[in-house]
Amino acid sequence: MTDGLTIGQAAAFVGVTIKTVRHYHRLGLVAEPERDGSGYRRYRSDELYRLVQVRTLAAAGVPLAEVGDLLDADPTTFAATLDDVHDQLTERIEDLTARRDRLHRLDHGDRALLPDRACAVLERLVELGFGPDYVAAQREALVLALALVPAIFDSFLARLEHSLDDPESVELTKRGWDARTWDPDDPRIEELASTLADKLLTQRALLAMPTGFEDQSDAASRYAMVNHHREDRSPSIARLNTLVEANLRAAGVTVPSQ
Amino acid sequence: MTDGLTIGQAAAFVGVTIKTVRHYHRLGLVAEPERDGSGYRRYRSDELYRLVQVRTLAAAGVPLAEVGDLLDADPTTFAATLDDVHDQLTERIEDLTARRDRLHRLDHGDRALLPDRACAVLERLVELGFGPDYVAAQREALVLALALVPAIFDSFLARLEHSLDDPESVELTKRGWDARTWDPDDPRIEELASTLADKLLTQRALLAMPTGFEDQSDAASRYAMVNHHREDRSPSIARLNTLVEANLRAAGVTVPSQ
DNA sequence: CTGCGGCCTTGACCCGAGGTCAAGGTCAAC
DNA sequence: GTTGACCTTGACCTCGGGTCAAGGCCGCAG
Repeated sequence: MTDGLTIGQAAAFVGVTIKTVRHYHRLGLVAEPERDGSGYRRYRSDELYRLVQVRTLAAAGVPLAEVGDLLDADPTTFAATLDDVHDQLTERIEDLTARRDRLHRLDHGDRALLPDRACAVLERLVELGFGPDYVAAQREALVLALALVPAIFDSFLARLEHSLDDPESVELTKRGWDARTWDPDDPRIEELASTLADKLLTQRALLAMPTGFEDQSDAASRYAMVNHHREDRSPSIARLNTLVEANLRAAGVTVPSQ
Repeated sequence: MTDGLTIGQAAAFVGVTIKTVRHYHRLGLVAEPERDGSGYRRYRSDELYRLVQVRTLAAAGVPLAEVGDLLDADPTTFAATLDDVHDQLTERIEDLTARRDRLHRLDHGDRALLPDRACAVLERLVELGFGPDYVAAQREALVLALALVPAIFDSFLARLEHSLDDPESVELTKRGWDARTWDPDDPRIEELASTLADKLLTQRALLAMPTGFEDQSDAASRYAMVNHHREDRSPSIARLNTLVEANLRAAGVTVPSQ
């Protein structure tokens, strides 16, 4: 015949922490019990019962904000609310599962941020004798393209694959990469730009924008951002790109700028 | 040849909000870009690239606190960390799924906080003519028992089921419930207590504590808390219980007290 | 009678990943 | 010159509690 349990005992009995019990009091989910002469809370079975109800619902994933209404609701509302919570939990589970799957796909070394097909292209670059710096630059460009212009990522990749099948293109690309160390005023840059533009014009079909992409309002800026990535690290490359674009425009090709 | 994107453009390009970009800056995940004359941040492709990296990992469920180290780590560490994150995500998914399943079991009207077998017993009470108040009191007692003394919940339930099979027990129980409206000094209470105790003693086997339960240090208090639930609402019932317990003790049965 | 350890009280701040609000500066267009 | 869209910083909010701090209450030991 005691006058009730202390908060520590009550918490232990229903399997929560003291802090949690006080939290429920503050949220109004469990009424404050009587206090004894020292100001200690003293719990009777009524409060214990309520505590068990709250803990059971909370453990089942019902947000505390809804537990109070739920326990005071009629059975129909009760069931409907539980259905809601059930659906929300399902949604969160599916979201987390999707994240985990994405993570799983990222989980194998180099294919960190890119799909398999893009990784294969990067490996071909290594086999073809491109240096690690060039491969790294291409990787960055591909990551950027995938994120900024996913709609044309595949055609971007196709153009790259196609040019790697052509030894002449490979040679020109290597020479273009070498240009990064040249002086920006080196006359070889203009010559190289002209050759590169001619080469590109032989594959005119590949230069066309995929349908459905042009009408995206900022498509051009996004595309330009990918094309000019890392350009600021080498003024010679920047000049080379500018000249190639000018040549292409002169030949009637639409090249996004700005 | 612009001097970079504003924060709103950069955020839109990589598919996050402005707030998120600034959040990444504050966490040191993406370096602050140069500012223009007005103090606006101006993003170049370098920062965009980094932003894409961070967003990709974050979207895959990597905690932001680990993203920074991850992007600066060697491939081995990279893979190991991703594995860790993968496992943590799996754990959270399993936890949420367990909650959802618990919720699903709670989701059917009356079987809110109790297993099916207990709900069946409550329905039998209704069929046997017990009033809603009595049924509600029994439900509370069962919920409390399930939470406080799960180890003996089954035997608790078995005792209840067994007594419902015996019409004489049912009659006595109804009479005990009627006692709640009597005066606490009514002499019929003593008489009823004696009859009830006799009845209980004919089922002595059911009174024994299940093995493995006695040695739990606070088992007795927990058990008493269930037994005396709601007693404070009727002094007559309290007196009846006390007398029954005294009778049982006199007959050599160990009854938890305090 | 005093100290010690263990329980209780309140209050304030912390986590993650940003969202929201407020007050003010900047820019381009009308 | 004014409007509306954008930018800046800063402070406070989420959810379910955990952790820390300063102090009161209790029983037991010397």
